[in-house]
Amino acid sequence: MPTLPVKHSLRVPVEENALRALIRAFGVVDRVMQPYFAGFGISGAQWGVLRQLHRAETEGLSSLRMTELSNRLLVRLPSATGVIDRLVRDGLVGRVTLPEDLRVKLISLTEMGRRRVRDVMKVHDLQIESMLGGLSVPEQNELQRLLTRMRVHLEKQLKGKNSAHRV
Amino acid sequence: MPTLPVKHSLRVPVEENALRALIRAFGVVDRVMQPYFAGFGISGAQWGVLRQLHRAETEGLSSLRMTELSNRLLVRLPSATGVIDRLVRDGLVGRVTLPEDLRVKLISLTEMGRRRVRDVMKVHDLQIESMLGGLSVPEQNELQRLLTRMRVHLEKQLKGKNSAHRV
DNA sequence: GCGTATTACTTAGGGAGCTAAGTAATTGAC
DNA sequence: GTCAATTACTTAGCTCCCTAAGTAATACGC
Repeated sequence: MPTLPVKHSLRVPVEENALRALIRAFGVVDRVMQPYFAGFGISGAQWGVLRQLHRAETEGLSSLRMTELSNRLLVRLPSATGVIDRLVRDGLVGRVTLPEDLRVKLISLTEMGRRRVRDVMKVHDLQIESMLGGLSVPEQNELQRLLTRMRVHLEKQLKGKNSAHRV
Repeated sequence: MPTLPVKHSLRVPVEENALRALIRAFGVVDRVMQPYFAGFGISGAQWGVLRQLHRAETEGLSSLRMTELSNRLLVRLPSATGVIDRLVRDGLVGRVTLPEDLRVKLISLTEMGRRRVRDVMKVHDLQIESMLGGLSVPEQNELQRLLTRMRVHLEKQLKGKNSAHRV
């Protein structure tokens, strides 16, 4: 049990809270994921793109436009442009202009990209299981529930701010 | 709103796990913290430095060396160098060479830096409370417990890998 | 004491995120 | 039909993270 900030005489530093725990946990997750993906010759962000494109294919879409991609990845358009640039350079995705609307770029997996997705997927579930291995399944579910609740709460705060700006 | 793919009947994607919940929650935390700190003219990473230096002062240390700082911040030395460069440029911290060992740089708060810390601290607890407001206090404690347990588990994995490399 | 190792830090270079400011292409108002 | 607004995306420029390769300064072995 996490002997909580029993604040007797000396005050415990304020920073010992769930927020800092979240930030620190993410840091370690990141440090584990990075070398894992590097083993496949990609980055975490690149995997995000490959996964979304693969998912789109299972939905019957052979490509996604930049805006759709950046929405699914939860990053801004310029960030998506950068990741796609590098994936195109590495030959894992293709980028072509939509003939009916020359402003639109369609991003799709190359055969090499599809192979890369398959390689990762072969071991991906195991990797995730191993990373979550410190928690029992009920604990994992509880963690997910709490994190989701927290995220929803924060998204509300974010929305409030944004709409205020846009008035 | 980007009306997300409501998938009922169809199988839940493997990616719906605690790990993804953690990554997404962090993303939103980051998006809330960044504008918050920007309101004080600093970044999250810069706040990390200022906080550590302030904390050192309360421990009786008027300065920290780069290695100590990068350890406390949980980032590598070159990352610390970059953050400190910008803090020095902005006049919030000072960087001087230790006369007894010319390899060592000592980082300390300037008066302006100390003022900035005070400004943030005035509202910081409230900000954190508000961000955690979606969860009850017992939930916050449970979240912190689960995250810490997960982090410790992952740190063990990380250690294993590293020592293997160094053999 | 001299040369090698180690230590402390910085520089170089790359990926990823952001905002703000372009650039085309398309839509739409009149 | 023409010109302004909007849309889709890219570029520029910033922070922050990383690893690998410097550069000094100090420590150590003999």
